[in-house]
Amino acid sequence: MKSKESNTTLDPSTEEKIKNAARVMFTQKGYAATRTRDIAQEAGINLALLNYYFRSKEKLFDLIMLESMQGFIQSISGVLNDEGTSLQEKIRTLVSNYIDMLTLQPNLPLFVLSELRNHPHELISKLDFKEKLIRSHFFVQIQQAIIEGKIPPMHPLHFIMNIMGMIIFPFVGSPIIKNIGNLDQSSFNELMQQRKILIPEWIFSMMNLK
Amino acid sequence: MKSKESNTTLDPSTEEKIKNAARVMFTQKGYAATRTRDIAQEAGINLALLNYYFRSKEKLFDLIMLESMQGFIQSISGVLNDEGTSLQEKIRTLVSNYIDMLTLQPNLPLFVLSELRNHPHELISKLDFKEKLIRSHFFVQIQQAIIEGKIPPMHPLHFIMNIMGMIIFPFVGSPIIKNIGNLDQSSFNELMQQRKILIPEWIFSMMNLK
DNA sequence: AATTTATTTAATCATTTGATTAAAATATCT
DNA sequence: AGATATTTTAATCAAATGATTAAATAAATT
Repeated sequence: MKSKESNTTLDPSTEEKIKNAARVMFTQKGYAATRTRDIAQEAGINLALLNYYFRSKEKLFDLIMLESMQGFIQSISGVLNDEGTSLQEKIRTLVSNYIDMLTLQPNLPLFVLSELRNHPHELISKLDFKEKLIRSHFFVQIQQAIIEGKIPPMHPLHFIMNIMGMIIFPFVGSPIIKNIGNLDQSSFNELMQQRKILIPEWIFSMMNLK
Repeated sequence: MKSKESNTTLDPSTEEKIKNAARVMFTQKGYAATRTRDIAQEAGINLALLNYYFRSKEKLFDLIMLESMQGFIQSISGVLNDEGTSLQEKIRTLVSNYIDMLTLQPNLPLFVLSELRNHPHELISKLDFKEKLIRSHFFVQIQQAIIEGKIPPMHPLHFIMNIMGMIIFPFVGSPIIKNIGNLDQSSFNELMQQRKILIPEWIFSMMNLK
C-alpha cells in the first residue's frame, strides 16, 4: 500500500485530496447538487478513483459530515467542560472561538443545517451532541445561575438558542447581510470580529448577568 | 381556456395545485434534491403537465421563490413602515408576526437561505429588500435612537442580525434544538410562543432601551 | 530483476431525470 | 350536435450522473 500516513506534511495523499475536495464541494453546494465528477476534478483525479477509495458518493458524504461535526464538537467541548472558568468567561471564549471558526469555514453551518433536515435521525443520535451538552459544566452553570436567581428563570434552551442565533445567523444569512449593509468580505469579517466582544456583553445584559 | 381565475375557493386549478406541490417539495428538500416527478405526483398530475404549464423546473422554481420572498417582504413591510408606532412596538409586532409565520412555514428560512447561497445575485437585486429596509421608518427609528443616545452607538446591522438571529435560528436549527431539549413539535411551538414575549424584552435590555 | 500489490486511467453501463411529442380526453363555443 | 380549443396522458428522448470494469502504470516486496 502507498504511504498514506507518512506523507502528512508534503503532498497530501490522494485519499486526503479527495476528502478535501469533497468537503469544499459538499459544504458549498450541498449533497444533492454536488457531482462526483466535480469532486474528482477539484481533487485533480479521476472519477473512478473516487469510487475506488470511498465506494460511493454517499459513503464519502457521510464521512465528511461525520468529521465536520466531530471537529466542531471537539473544538467546543473543551471550553464547555473547563471547570476552572466562570459562566461569563466560558461565554466569551465560546463566542470568540466560534466566530473564528466560522470566519474560516463560513459555509459550514448552512451545510450542516441543510443536510440535517434531510437525515435528521442518524447523525444526531450518532454524535450524541445532546448528552455532551447537557452533561457539560457549562450547562450545569446555567442551571445553577437560574437556581441562584442570578438569571431570570426560563428554559435553558432559550439561552442556547440566543447565543447560537446571534453567532451563527450572520454567517448563514451573509448574502442578505452583505447586501443590506453594502459590505465586502473584509468589512463583513470586521463586523464579525466586533461581535466577539459585543455578543457576550449583550448576553450578559439580557440575562441581567455581569 | 379553462376557468383559472373563477375557480378560487372550490377545487384549486391545476396550475395552483402544481404550484402548491412545488412549494412544498422545494422548501422541504431544496431545488437540486427535488424531482419534477415528485412534484407531479404530489400535485396528483402528470409530469408532462408540469412542463406544459411552467415550461421547466427552473422556471417553476423561480416563480415559487419569487412569490415566497414577495409574500414575506410584504408581510413585514407594513410593520416596518407604520409611522404611528414606536420602535419598541414595531419590534414587538415584528417578532410576533415573524414567529407566527415561521410556525406555519418552518422550512421557509432554510430553503431561502440555502438557495440564496447558490443564486445570490438575481433575487436579492430583483426584490430590492435592501432599499425597502433602509428606507423604512423602522430603520430611521433605529438610527434616530442611536443619535439620541437611547441606544449605544453601533452598526445598525448588529441590531438587525440579533433580532433575525434570535427569531430565525431556532427554526433553522429545529432538529438540533428539539434533540437537545427532548421536545416534540408542540412543546417546540410552545417555546416559540414564549419567545414572542421574551425576544423583545431581551432586545430592549440588550440595547438599554425601554 | 521478478513478482506481487497498490494506484490510476479511459471507456462503458445502467439508472435517473428533465423535457418533448403525438395522441386522447375534456371542455368551450357556435 | 359539431367544430374548435384546451387540458391531460402515455410513451419516449436525450443528457446527466453514479458506478463499474478491464487494462495500464507505479510502487513495494522478495
